[in-house]
Amino acid sequence: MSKHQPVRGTHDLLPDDYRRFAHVVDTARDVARLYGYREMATPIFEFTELFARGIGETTDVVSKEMYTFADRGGESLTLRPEYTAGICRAFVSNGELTQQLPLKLFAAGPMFRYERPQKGRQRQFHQIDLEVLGAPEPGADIEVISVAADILDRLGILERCVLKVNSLGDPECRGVYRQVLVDYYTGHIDKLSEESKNRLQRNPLRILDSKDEGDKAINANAPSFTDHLNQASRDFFAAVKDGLTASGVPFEVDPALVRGLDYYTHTAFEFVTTHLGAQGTVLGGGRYDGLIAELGGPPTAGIGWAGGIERLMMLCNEPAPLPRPVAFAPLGPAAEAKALAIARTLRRAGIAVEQDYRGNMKRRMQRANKLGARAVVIIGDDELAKGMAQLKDLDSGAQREVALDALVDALKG
RNA sequence: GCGGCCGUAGCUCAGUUGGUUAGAGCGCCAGAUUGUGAUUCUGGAUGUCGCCGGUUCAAUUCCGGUCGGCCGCCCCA
Repeated sequence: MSKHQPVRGTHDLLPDDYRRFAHVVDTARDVARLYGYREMATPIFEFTELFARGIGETTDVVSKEMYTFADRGGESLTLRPEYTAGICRAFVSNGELTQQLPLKLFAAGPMFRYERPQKGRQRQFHQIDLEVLGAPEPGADIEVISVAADILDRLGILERCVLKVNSLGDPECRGVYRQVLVDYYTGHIDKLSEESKNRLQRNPLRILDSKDEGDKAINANAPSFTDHLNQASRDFFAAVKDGLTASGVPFEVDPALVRGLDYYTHTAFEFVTTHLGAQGTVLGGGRYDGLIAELGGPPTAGIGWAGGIERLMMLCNEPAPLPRPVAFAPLGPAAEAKALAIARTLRRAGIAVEQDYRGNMKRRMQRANKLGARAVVIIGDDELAKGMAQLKDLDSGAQREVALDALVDALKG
């Protein structure tokens, strides 16, 4: 048993699971297309350097969660832990893309993070991803969030989610605020939780979100980012909020919303749910105006998000059932041969046909029933001689004789 | 990375206060007259009781380790 176990934190997607998986991706792709986003893909692994520089050396993702290995040539490579860095790298690598601004992209695929698995948290997981490059305007933020809301709506889970938004300001006021926070918490360092003492070095904004009761008390009087946003950041955030309201996308401002990737600026947002335990974030993202320049590309604004497909699947309603097939029950070699030809004709007419490979009448009927077939086409020597088939409706049990060349019409209606 | 819970047939689970052949429901397989499913009836098979080791006359049951899942923290999708 144990040697047949999949690697920790990985899962097989069996056909029934995969249908729901594909439903999420298909729905997202359809909605993205409605907004003019084009799908693309980047490699699953990149040079380690890309993620280290892009996401930030001190982030948890980079410092302890990456699948990094040396290839046979000695290059340090990393299985992508998120999509944005790879897409930005592709933007820098492919000059033609810089002439298509604003560039609107959709992508989906597997991501890898070495974490302790839980429900909704795997080591290989999958994301849908949306990015707009080259649009510094708040309109892009509004649009990107609106696409997300529409996808969640189409999946039937929007009402089980809350959209939280926040502004992380621009680098200028964020640096100022960060220092103000560090000063404040340093003054209370003896009462801070161990966890938060660590955060003070790496990401002090994160302390605002602490679940520790002692930290919460200190947070009550902590200086707020809202008071430290500069005018440009304030205006930008206001425009985003107004746009969301105008679009009819409900949201809550959450001043404690901080994202764990260093590249975010201005808008940060998450769709969260209370239905998935500790893994409440279903889709999240933000603006990253400095990332592409940081990677050595032309200074280009960016905004986007990623959604966890497995998490979305868990919230989703069952996708629409597949169209029910027609099954064949040919009896004898002559009928089997004839059935092959008829089945192809039916399929060319768009009718799904299931063909079993063996068995008598009883077995064929049982298989048909198990496959969820709506009807069975029965052809034996008698029928063959007359150029007819017995057509049995499996729901009503009714059976009638139909000419072989009339089957398409009989099954289409 | 930290703390905790759990691991018995394909699935959901019961059970053994350590002791001959480990159970149920669902599902699966086979029959109920030769070319008719689903429904009903009858019968059948489920299994290294996660894996390795220890204690014991004896372990699926106790202990340790390990692998995996789950819950909370952390982090995030």
